[in-house]
Amino acid sequence: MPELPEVEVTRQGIAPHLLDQKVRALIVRNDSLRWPVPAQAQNIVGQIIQGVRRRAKYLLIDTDAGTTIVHLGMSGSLRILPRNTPVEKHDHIDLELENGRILRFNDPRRFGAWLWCELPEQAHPLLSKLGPEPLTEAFNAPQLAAALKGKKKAIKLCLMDNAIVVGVGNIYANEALFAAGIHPEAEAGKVDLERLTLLVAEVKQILAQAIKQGGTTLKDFTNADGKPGYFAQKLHVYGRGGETCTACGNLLSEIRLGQRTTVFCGICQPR
DNA sequence: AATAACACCTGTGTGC
DNA sequence: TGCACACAGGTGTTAT
Repeated sequence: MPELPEVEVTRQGIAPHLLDQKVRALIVRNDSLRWPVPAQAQNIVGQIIQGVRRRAKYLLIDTDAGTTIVHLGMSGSLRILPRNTPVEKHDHIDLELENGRILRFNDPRRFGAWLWCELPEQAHPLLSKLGPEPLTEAFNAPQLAAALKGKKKAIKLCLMDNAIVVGVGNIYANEALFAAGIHPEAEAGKVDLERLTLLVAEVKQILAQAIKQGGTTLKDFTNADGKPGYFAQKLHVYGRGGETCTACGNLLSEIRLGQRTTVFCGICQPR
């Protein structure tokens, strides 16, 4: 389940292999993803890759003709491999480069996407309504407070809302709220600025740490073991419902919030 | 307008 | 051992 750190580590891993390379071919052997891979995706063929960027959990592969938008969904992965590497189950797409390498997209659960965009990306419907990047100055406590003003939803649901801040999935939402001492069901508009300041800092710290760990673990994407997976980050609450709180020893509570498992400490995260 | 629920999908783990 | 089934989760879409 790629969260933002995995997407960023993937970007860092593949970018050096793609930049300034000419695309020889795009082989779509299974176009069944979240949306069918559009025919226009072939427009990348013959182009030089000018950039490999990330916006939220979308990877953007830039050329002069347009941008390929890739989303890893729940189970997608990208690998740099030699062109003759045998195809395995759930290998959907190969982007063939002139240097004999391929960028191979594998996605068992098919929640991922491979799209083509010739518009300025701000105009693309998938990217136009996204909130600030969590690791930039644009994500800060006053901005967050303004975005949450009057919201009656649970703070955790807002933290996972891409219109408010991008890239915070279920795992890191649980962890950041624990670290900031905020009850996940707290009414978003009523969390005070002091707590939001802490929350912003924790989100940044947790994501940055995960990227750093992933970056060191997965630096070589041409390696057969280069597949991004879970980061060996210490999780304080996620997956630990019913176990003891690492801070106070209280038993951690587990509830469902927005169809997602939510774990918190009733003592450290008071209402 | 804001919020909640649903749908998509397959590998994995659990209980019978 | 085999089977049925719940669960995981991002996010666009539909319903309330």
